[in-house]
Amino acid sequence: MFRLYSKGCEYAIRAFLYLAAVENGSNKTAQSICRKTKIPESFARKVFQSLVRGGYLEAVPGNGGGYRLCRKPDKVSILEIIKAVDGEKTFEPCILGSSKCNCRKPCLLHSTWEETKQSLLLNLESTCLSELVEFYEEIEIKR
Amino acid sequence: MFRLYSKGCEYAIRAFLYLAAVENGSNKTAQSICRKTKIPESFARKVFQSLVRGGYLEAVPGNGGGYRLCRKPDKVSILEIIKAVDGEKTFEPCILGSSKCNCRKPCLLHSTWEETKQSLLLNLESTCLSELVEFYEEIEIKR
DNA sequence: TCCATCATGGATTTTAATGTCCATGATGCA
DNA sequence: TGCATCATGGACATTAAAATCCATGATGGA
Repeated sequence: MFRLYSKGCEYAIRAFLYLAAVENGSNKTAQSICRKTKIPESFARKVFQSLVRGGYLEAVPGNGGGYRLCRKPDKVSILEIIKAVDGEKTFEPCILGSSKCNCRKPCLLHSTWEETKQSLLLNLESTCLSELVEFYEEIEIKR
Repeated sequence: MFRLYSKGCEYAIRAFLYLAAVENGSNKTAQSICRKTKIPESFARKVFQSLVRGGYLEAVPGNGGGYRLCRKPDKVSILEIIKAVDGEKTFEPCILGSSKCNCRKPCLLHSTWEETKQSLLLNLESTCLSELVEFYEEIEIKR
């Protein structure tokens, strides 16, 4: 089945959209983020940790702490979040599953997929958090 | 991690590309298709069966039988194969995992993803087997 | 100091996808 | 008829992703 990104990544994007929407420089606790965006807390915490390591999220320790965005929402693209969670190379493997596929020895789908992929990545790269948030007054992420 | 389609679908496409390349109206046994395209036979057989049911592959029973394409390679798109194996709705679910997401109640990524998806599907739909095969003399699907 | 928070890592469970194996039956060619 | 093939479906094993739980430690505000 088709999947643009992992579940952990889906949760990260939801959390980021939430933080971007409420953000005024302040932080939110992991618990409140997870409740508001309806994501499983114990799983999401691990995702948040890796995002902190990647420099995409800032951890505020201590009482009244939590997480906040490191950069302004207009400087964070969807593609960045995906790569931060699923890895830099998530879109790189050969689409036909060949480990030997490359530009010099392409598989049958290689050039076709390369073109499609470029436009896909371009779209994801040119969409930042602030763009998404400004269309809606209220966060609309519900199961 | 990103995945355009399932493993079963990957194998189906590899098998179709092989059949399109050797095709002159003749059929190939399941065994020879799997060996040539380096796909696991016991798993692929089940995929072939569902493709027969879907009308994408013709089963030739009896001794010297096997499978052959139902339609000419220039009439079969990559998108069709994907949908035949992974289901018609494989690209439909909300990208943010919301079951309530639709055009009237969109999630935050809805319209952005809708656009990106349309161009993705268009590319997959406009690419047929014959296009891919004619670029290569020899089938190049190796692990 | 107390407590709520984040940080870290290990263990475990659940679920879905993937892959293997086997038994039964039908078909069509030599 | 004998055999190689496909058709079907069930049982099962393996693997990866997703989810849960727990224990320990550090931080900073009240």
